[in-house]
Amino acid sequence: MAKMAVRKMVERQTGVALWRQIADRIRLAISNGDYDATGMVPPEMALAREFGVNRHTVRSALAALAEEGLVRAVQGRGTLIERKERVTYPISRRTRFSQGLGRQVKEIGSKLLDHREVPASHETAAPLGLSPGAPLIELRTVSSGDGRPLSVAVGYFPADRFPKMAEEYARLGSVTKAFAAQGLDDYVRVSTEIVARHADTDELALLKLSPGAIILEAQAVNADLEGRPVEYSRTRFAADRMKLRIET
Amino acid sequence: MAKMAVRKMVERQTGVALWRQIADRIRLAISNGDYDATGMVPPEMALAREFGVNRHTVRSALAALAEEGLVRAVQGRGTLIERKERVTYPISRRTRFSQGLGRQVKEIGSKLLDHREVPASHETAAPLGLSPGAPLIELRTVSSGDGRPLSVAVGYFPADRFPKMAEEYARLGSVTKAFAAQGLDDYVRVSTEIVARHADTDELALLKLSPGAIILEAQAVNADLEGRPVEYSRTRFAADRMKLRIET
DNA sequence: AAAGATTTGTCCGTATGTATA
DNA sequence: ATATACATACGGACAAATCTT
Repeated sequence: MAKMAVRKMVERQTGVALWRQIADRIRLAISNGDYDATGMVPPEMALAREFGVNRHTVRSALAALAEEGLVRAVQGRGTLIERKERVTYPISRRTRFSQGLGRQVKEIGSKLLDHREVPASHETAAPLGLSPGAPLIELRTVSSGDGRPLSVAVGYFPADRFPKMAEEYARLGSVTKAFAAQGLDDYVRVSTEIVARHADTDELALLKLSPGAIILEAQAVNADLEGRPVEYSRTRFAADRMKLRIET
Repeated sequence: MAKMAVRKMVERQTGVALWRQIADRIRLAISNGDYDATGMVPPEMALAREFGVNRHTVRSALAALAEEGLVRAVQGRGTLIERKERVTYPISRRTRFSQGLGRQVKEIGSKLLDHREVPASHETAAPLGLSPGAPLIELRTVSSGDGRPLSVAVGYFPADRFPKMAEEYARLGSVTKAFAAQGLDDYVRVSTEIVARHADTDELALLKLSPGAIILEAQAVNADLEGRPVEYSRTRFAADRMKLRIET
């Protein structure tokens, strides 16, 4: 495979440092499996030629990726790839968080960050079919796969119908089980909206991301089988660790 | 409204210049409608306080947004918001590109960048259910709404079944119509995968984005009513102009 | 086993960009 | 517009670890 350097695939004076642009490109190449043949990143000099930059600039990029735990440099050998998987998260009419990831990661962690009762805002009332001011239970959770944080989510539930949502979630560690404990045996996804944007500082901290990282946000409404909304949630995924699959 | 800055909402020494981080935040706030009350961005000094930076840094950020055509600074008055909409792109079993956007933009432009016949790679053969090496027609297109580029797409079609794909698309300006002209009256979306990542230089140029911008990429397979794949496409949306809605 | 080639690690210095005051 | 501090990027030289011949 003759690797013809197309060259100059990074741009200067744009407010984004070259080393960060290059780190992003290498991270993408790793997750695409471009380096699977050797299990290693190409030598620093080769990358420097490919991107048309100095070797030191490539080193800065690789240092950032090493900091993320994505690669590990070994003197005299090269830079080994430590991790490359992108977890696929399925979205269907019967989307269940834990279930979809079950086969891809050995251990799923769900932690309840906090919870409180809040009045519905315009933003939260509309998708739930309630009037602004109606009592909601707000749950903030962070989920991880094999120890790596994958998503932070905030969920809103009608407080009059599911008064024990927080307690049951804390006890059972699953929205589906918490619903079941309160008499709701089944529910379906009625709508999902997806946007992508830069992470803010909260998200950087919770998901252990490096600045400039991208968030894939899914805003979802779940309803019972009669069509009454039971949950409005905003789940923020670390974009470089996840892929969403839509099953229609 | 008193949006008290709890702390610094931008971070230093991360490879992303402060002015660019701030530009990204303001762009997000605009598209969220945070400034709809006044139709203007807050004064430079207020923004400087909010982000904990010097006023000159905010000015650099606003200059970048003005360059994008998103805002316009008027001496003595403030910085006016010129544009703020995020177009919603619906994804369902019957996804049709032009149709979904029809109500949101007045004028849809679709331009065929180039086309060629290529042998299927491993990447393109698998979703189409073909063997690597099978002849495919590759179409690269860019689409815009009201003059603003929204997406670039590359589509792969089995060349033996749709030999005139490029000509018909060029003539009709729509994949659906090009299919119909070749005897395929109906097709459905069978799978969609979504990832988010940074734009590369090609995408920056084609979509008229500024470096560091985010791409929402949808990898889709369409099939005829017998389930035989007829198209594999990768559509790259400018993330700050689009929202994807999944209808299940 | 020894020598040479390859690859990462570290040090020097210089110029430019970013951010504050 | 000026001055200052630090981050970014480049260029070269050499050391240290590993692999190949």
